[in-house]
Amino acid sequence: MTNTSTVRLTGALEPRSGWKAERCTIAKSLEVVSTRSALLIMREAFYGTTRFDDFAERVGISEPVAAARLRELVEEGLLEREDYREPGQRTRQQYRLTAKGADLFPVLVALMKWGDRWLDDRGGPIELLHRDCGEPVEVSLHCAAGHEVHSGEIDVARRRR
Amino acid sequence: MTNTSTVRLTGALEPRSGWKAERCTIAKSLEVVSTRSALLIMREAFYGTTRFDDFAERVGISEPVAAARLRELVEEGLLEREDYREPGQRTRQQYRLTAKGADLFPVLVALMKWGDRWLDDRGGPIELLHRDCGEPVEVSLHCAAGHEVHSGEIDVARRRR
DNA sequence: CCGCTGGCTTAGGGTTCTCATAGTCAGCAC
DNA sequence: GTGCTGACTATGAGAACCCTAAGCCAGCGG
Repeated sequence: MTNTSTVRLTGALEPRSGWKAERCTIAKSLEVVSTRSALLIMREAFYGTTRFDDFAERVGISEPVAAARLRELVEEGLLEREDYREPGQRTRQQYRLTAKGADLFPVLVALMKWGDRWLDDRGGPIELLHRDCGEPVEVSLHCAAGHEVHSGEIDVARRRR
Repeated sequence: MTNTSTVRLTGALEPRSGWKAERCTIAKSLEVVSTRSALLIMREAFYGTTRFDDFAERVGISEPVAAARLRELVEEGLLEREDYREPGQRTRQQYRLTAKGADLFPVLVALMKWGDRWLDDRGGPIELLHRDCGEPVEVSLHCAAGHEVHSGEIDVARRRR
């Protein structure tokens, strides 16, 4: 019996032994955000944190690590560093999400939902609610025709074009 | 002007400086799968890989690393190790996805989609298609009422109960 | 111009992750 | 009983990641 959780390889991708995942974009993404500190800094950015010290304290990492990770995330274009000045205050810096960084949100939600389900006995400490209707937010896979999809119902194909 | 990509903290979670993300399930998830090799092994498991040597070669990691990571993933319950015997063959082992491991699929798809969009000039090497209808598979956030949701439209609340 | 605060950087050291190379062990094949 | 294959384990070493503690610098406040 085959495992019903695996995807089905099609066309030139079958069998798996016949190709290498050279341009794999999962691997490329992990080059950018495979560290715990990077993803937790992104979490804080979504919570609205913008200042250096706050990132270090709220993520629970040391300042040298915060500095290194923030620098990398700015270099990679997930955050941007801006100067700003409130009236009567000196110039400060803040780190803000770029479109590229904001687009990582589904990854964090997927991680959170998985942790809520499998790693916390009470289903996780916080919940996400749609502001307009107050209903809980879920992460899901669906096809362009609108059907909900699970891993066992997926064909993998080399991209045409 | 505030950043429209951040979520809105509500109730006891506002302001952010007033609480610590102690039971954060993103952090807990990362304790399990924050290494590149762990997530790429999970990728291979979804591609149908089951054997030790294949994991090492297809992920592109050394055998000692494959051994360490597979052991951890089995300990954490994402994979299970089974003996099996084909007729006339000696007993072999295989690693298969558990329900807990299979449930991680949205995380991998979210990472892949993000990489497709931001890290590959051709939109990624492979695509996922819904077997029933042939349409591309997307990862999305939606509320229980069915609305599509973005990070700027989300309220975060402490879980009741 | 002294001190304080925010935003870092430097120095030194520990643990984890990774590699390459080599070795072990069980069980068929012959 | 020798060889081969699959599934590891052992060893040693480099890189990545993280820590604590301390220092630096700019620019207000007084």
